[in-house]
Amino acid sequence: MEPNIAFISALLGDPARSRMLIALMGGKALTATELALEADVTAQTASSHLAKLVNGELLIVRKQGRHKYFQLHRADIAQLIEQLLNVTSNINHPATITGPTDPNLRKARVCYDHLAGELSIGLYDALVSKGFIIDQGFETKLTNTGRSFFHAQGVNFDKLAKARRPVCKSCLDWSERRSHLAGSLGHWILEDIFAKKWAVRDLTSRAVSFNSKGLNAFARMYNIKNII
Amino acid sequence: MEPNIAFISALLGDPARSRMLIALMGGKALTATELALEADVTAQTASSHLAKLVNGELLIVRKQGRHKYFQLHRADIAQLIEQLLNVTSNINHPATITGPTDPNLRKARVCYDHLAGELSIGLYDALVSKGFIIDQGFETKLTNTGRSFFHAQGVNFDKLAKARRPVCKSCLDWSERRSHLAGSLGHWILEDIFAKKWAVRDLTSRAVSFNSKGLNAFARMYNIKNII
DNA sequence: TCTATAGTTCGATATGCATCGAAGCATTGA
DNA sequence: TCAATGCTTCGATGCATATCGAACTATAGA
Repeated sequence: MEPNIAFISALLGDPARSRMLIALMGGKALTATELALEADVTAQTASSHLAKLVNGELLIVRKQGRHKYFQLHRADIAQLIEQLLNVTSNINHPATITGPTDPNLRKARVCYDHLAGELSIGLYDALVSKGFIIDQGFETKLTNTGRSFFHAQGVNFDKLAKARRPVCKSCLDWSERRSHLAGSLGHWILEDIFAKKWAVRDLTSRAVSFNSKGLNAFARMYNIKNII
Repeated sequence: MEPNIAFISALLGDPARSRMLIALMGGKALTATELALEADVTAQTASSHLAKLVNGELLIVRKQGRHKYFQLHRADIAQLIEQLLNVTSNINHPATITGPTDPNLRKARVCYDHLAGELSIGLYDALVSKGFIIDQGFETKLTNTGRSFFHAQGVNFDKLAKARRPVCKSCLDWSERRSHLAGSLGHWILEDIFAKKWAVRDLTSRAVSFNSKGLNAFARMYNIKNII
């Protein structure tokens, strides 16, 4: 019968953990290292705290490559923290600058074998609004119209299907903290960009540099708006 | 800067203290000895806890003779605890029934200083359907017709306006997961129910027990349907 | 392959704090 | 005045846990 509000409160009651949770109030997923910096503790300590928060179901975690992205578990957790902030009348959450500082990297870069950065978000949104893909939260699905579209662009789906990896996959973007397109289709799109010489890969960093003609052509092909 | 939410949460994070605070959710002021019994600790331990809670401004204390009466400091403290109960019931038994198991508590109980439970939900819906209040998600507003109605029932709005707390406020119900009416108007309604002897407050729990005449009169006054 | 980075586990340390016994105030009622 | 009750302070004890160094696994990128 005893609803253990004490247990939940104790989780919130540690300064390092509360700093992490407040940092996550922005809604963006943050990595363990970022949260360690935010809480001003070492990675080991942060790992221990994060394990407790996940175990206490205050956070959910998505593993992606060698990163772990943490987010508040549900909206009511955010509401609880909001209420706490309200009671303490402490309304300053210092916004953390996430991801790379290099503007070129923020704009477009390679993520393993597909496109990441602002342009990849624009691409993703455009594909969704055209009805080519469906965002289902943790999963992304290619629709029939999407399949037709990419087939017309020269994608050989039989060949893609042979590879073990999924054709269509969402990937949490490092700088934007939004889903972008991964999978073998994401790979095809990036290779297609290079093949058409719309962009070149930077030799020293992961940045992808579009030329002006290429950027326009890219935007036209996928009907991407708000290209700066 | 320093997240005071950790300080407040740590206060709530001790089992003995959280038991005391939940006991005070009934809205009644309790003495140190009563709270010690409630928390199942000795008088010395309770004294230490209560000093911390008063110092942290979660409680206020009134000395009366050789007794000390403790109460929740403000309504937002009660709301914080309600939200905590809400979150813990989401987490602990996601499959089972949420909130209190006691059917009397589910039916009607005191939430700090206003009515909670099934009947409060029925009241809220009735007020909305009559156009007396407007539910705006996070806010609840009293309409002009609502103001006229309650004025006719004897509510002194000039007096209510003097208090710092809002007249009309929504409060998320622990067992029902729906908004019910809080604020000074919610307080007036509960006091009105007691004044008209439609219900009595249980001495040991937060339950509010309506007698059959009172329940009918209550339903008639506010035009509440589906009273079981 | 190899190197750098992300994150975890383990062990040791230290600190905080809840708890209660005993003693001390404070107030009431006789 | 005295005894009874309500509450607090002090001191000792013991447990929980936050912290970090060092060593470990896993992944990315070259």
